[in-house]
Amino acid sequence: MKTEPDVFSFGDLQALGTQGTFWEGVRNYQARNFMREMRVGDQVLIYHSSTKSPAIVGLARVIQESQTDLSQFDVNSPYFDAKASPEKPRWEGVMVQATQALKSPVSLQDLRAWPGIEDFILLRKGNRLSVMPVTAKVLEIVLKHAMMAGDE
DNA sequence: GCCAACGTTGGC
DNA sequence: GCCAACGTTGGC
Repeated sequence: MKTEPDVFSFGDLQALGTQGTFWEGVRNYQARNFMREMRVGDQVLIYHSSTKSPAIVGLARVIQESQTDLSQFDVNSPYFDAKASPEKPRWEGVMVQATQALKSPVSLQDLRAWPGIEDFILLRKGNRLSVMPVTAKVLEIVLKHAMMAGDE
């Protein structure tokens, strides 16, 4: 899951502790559909985008499955969607909780340099998905390079 | 700040 | 249903 650290960082998520947070504001159907497939307990990689060194910075966990994103109905929210209504909601989100920060963030540059993860959606040119699936293989490589493969 | 790539919108 | 125009994302 991507987030802009200026808006909401992994540190912000950590600060919320075990209560976690509702992952609001996803406004892309493909990303929404990926969230629908998430299950409680699923591991999540948190990626900082639109920053000086884009990188996977921490791990999180799904604590509640997909439900309606109420911010779509809130005219005061930056995520307000005039075409959505409580009768016909468009957007959803999951609840996530931080588990731990990576000892060393895995930068986009690092990711591009490693063999075996060329098919990672994150690395695709022009990729704009804010939520995407990660294969077990990619997860393993990322954790290994973050030097915490034994922590889970 | 630039710009390539993408998703969405809306006219036809 | 097509597709040009537009707005947004996000790396650089």
